[in-house]
Parts: sequence; structure tokens; C-alpha cells
Amino acid sequence: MLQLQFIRENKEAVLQGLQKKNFKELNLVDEIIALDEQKRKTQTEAERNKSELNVMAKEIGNLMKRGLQEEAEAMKQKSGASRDAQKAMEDKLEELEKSLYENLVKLPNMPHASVPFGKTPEENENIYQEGEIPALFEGALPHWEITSKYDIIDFEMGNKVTGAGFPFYKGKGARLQRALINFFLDEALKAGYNEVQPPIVINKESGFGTGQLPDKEGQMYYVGIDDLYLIPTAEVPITNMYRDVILKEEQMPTKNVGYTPCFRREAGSYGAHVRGLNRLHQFDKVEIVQIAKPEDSYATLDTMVEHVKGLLQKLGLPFRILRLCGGDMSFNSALTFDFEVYSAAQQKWLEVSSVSNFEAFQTNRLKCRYKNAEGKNVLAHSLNGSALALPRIVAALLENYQTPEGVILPKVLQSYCGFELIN
RNA sequence: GGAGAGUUGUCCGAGUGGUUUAAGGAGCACGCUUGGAAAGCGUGUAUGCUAGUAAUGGUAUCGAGAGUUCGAAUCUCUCACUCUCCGCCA
Repeated sequence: MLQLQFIRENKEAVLQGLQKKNFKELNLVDEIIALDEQKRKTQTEAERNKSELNVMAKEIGNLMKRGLQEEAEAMKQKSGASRDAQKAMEDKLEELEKSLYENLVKLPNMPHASVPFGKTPEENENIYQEGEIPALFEGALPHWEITSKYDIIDFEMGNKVTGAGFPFYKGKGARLQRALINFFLDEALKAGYNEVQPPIVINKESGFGTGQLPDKEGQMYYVGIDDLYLIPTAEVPITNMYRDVILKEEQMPTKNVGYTPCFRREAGSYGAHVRGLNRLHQFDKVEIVQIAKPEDSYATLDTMVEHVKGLLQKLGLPFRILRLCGGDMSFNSALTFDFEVYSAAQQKWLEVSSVSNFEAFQTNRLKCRYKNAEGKNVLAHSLNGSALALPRIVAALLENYQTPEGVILPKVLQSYCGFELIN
């Protein structure tokens, strides 16, 4: 959620930003400004009246104490009449606040100045590429055939027990998952992150805090009996640790890493591009989350990008980094870098990480602030990134490292797995 | 799941309708005192919105929400959470 004061004072910049983000309802900005003006006027009025009522109530108390019943009664009458007016003003104020909020949460975040113009993924800016694209042998297979050839991931079993998109990982497949999680967590620990194991179901307040609700309600699994949601990413519980929190300056930045399964309904997607591990309803991910001072957040974003880069280098996977264009960025983000690995048998790039700075967009809703050196409370900036999401990494590892004799794992994973070859 | 007791500021804790402007204590900050420190003394010490250049003021917040009342931390209702006991249980 953008800050009202910012919108009020930077209307032109806001309009330009929204256009870059390919946001259509530009009239909302004027509406918000008008509502805000009305709201403040009403609030001033209501509070002045309330102040008078408070004085009268106190006076009645004094009169009663001194035994002046009649005077007290007279004032009660007067006060009672004013109370109805008060109620009306407060109702109006509440109404205005509600529609102001409803409009405000519809506005996406402002894109950072470096965000390129564009509407589609094709217009994302390729800013970095590294690693050799392997030339595969004759008869090389896509990962969904490798997994069944070596019986390491069982999609049919998942279909039977749960449904599509919930595979079983078996034998070396399960061990590879565990190895990757440990590897990613260990690397994050080395980079100074604090490991947390958050809950994987969250309440409504947390869903609102990080912006999944109300917009993406249909994308989350909902546990109706207890009014809870399965998390789509560890970002939600980990960032919400800081909801309604005022951090001390020396606590900044907070650096947390967590491994969780993630659940996404992915309503509406189907077909070849979601085949195998490309898109699942349940998948594993290690997520890094930082809360930073506003002046440091872009430097922080760079360190997170470097961290993810390091992971892919160690795994020896060819990858590229995209700076997302305005139209392809998420609602919440001010600047996002996507990481894609090349999947040799499918001959396409697969997104494995998304690293973003949300600036104060999430923290404004979360009310996550920090007390700066001058003792002022200011909204912190929140950032997060996948480091990394497992399924597509597994897909790329299986495809890129396959040989006629089996899949030879990269060195860094061999000790984590306890084996070198999947056959 | 059942029964009971709770939830007050940074912390402890008083407070069953009106000088509560939330007592008192601790902590923390600053000042005085001191050779220096401790003790002592003094002052300050929440958050949001809002008015104002500011100083400062208004308003709301005692787990959350609604209600009763001229007036609610205090009374009523709903909900959440914590603790104790019982039941169940990895």
C-alpha cells in the first residue's frame, strides 16, 4: 500500500509510475486525493465535537459530586443531543476511511527508476548471463521421463493419493530434495541469515499484511474450518513476524532464511508448459527475507542478487538474470530480478528465483517501522527472494547433467546427497 | 473437547462507573551531585490519525470487536490468546 502523504505530495510521479506498471485505473488517484480531503475535514469536525462532549461529561461529574443535580441533568440533556450528531459524524468518517482504504489497496507499488518500460515478459531486460549451455547426447530426455526412468519422482502416485501437482519424491529423488534444502540453508547461514522454521498455515491478518489478500485469495489453499490459509511462500509468515513491530536501529537489517513447502492452487493453468516439475501445487523453497533501512535497501537487494547468483554458480547451471519490466512485475514490487536456468532437454529458460525490493509498500500495511537515529519512527523496507525454489532446479539438474549412464550430480551436492550418480 | 482463572505502558503491577490527566515500582535517557562511580535528587520516557512552519494542541488506543451510559480500563455480549486441572494424543 502506498503512503497517502506520498500520493498527496507527488501526484504526478505516482501517475507516471502507475503508467509504467501498466496500471489502467489512473482515475483512482484523484479519487483517493478527494476522499482523503473529505476524510480529514470530517475527522477535524468530529474530533472538535467529541472534545466538547468530553468536557461536558467531565463537568457533569463535577456537578454531581457537588450535589448540583439539576444543573447536571440540564447538561445531560444537552450532551445527549450532541451525541447523536457525534454518532453520525463518526459513521461518516468510518465510511470515508473504509472507501479510502479500499481504493488505496488497489494501487500497485511505484516502480524503481531503473525499471524498463514494457508490458510483456518479452520486454524484460536481460542483464546478465553465465554458464555453458550443455550439448546433450543423442537420446537425452526431458526431466519427466528421467524421473520415471530412475523412479525418483512419482507423479502418478501423487495423483492417486492427492491429485495433480502433488508428486511423491522417492529414494534418491527424496534425498536430492533434502540435500538441496540443506545446501541452500547452509549457504544462507554462511551469508549471515538467521534460520527460522515458520508455520506453513497463516491467518487472515498475515495474508493482508504481505498483500496476498484480498487480491490473490483464489490462489491460496484455504482451511475453512479454522479460517487459515496454506502459505504460497515463506515470505508470508517470515515477513509477518515484523507486523506491528518497531525495530531498533541496531536490529537493522533483519536477515532471515526459512525452508518451507509452498502451496499454490494455480487455478487456470494447464498444458505442456506445466508438465512435470515445471509447475506444482506443492513445492519446496528456501526463502531469504530482509527488513532494511530505506537508504540501504537497494544495496541490500544487490547482496541478495549476488547470493542467488552464487548458488547457481556452485550448482553449475547456466542462468540469466532479468530485470522485470513494469508490466511483468508483481503488484507489490518496486524492483524485481528474476533468475532463470536453462533446461537443456526442454530447451527453455525456467524461472527459479525472484528477488524483489518492496520498499515501504508491504511495511506500510504491516506497520513495520524502525526507530532511526533521530528517534523518529519510519517505515522500513522489506525485501525477499527465493534462494532457491526446488522443482525447476531439480528439472534443470536432471536434464543438464544426464549422461547415458545416469545423472551425475554437481560436486557441491555429492556430499549432501551421499551419492554422485542417479541411475 | 470440558471446567476454572487471566490478558493494563518497555517490564512488574494497582485500579469494579466521574480529580485516572492510568497509582506505585523497575528499567532506560538526560541533568544535578561526585576525583570517578554507585547511591541520592530532579526531569523525561508509547503508538496511530489529525491541526500547526514550529512550539504545542485535538482525538483514539488498558487482548480484539460490538453494546449500555452524559461519562467505561471498570458493566453487558461476541471472539482471540495465555495459564491451571481433566480428557485425548505424536
